[in-house]
Amino acid sequence: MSDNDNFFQRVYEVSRLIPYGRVTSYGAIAKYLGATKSARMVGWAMNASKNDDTVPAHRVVNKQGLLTGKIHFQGKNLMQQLLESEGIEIVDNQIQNLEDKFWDPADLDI
DNA sequence: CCTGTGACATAAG
DNA sequence: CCTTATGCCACAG
Repeated sequence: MSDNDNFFQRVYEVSRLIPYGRVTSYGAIAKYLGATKSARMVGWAMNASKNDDTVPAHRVVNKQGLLTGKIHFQGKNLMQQLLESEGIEIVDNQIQNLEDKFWDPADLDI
């Protein structure tokens, strides 16, 4: 924990802003933070977010709408269940109608 | 300071 | 559709 954990905090803040029934991508968050090429850091932050219950990591997926991070959740398909409970359709670990469910930090006004 | 690693993204075969 | 490879950057040891 450094005083400069700003990056992680940023990721957490943005993640908390994700509306119910919506999802976003690591790249989108990274871009919003000004680190488009650091999408991996977002994933890393998410990994650390497991300590923060306030961060809905299940709403963060890769750009393909694929639940690549589900393997980090406890249950076999816990992430999918959480998303489905929010009205998001998932088939083969992939979000359906992604464009309809996708949310970008820049669309805060939506 | 150097190395390994990672829940990504993109390209190539 | 699959696997590999590269870039990218922050953090941990």
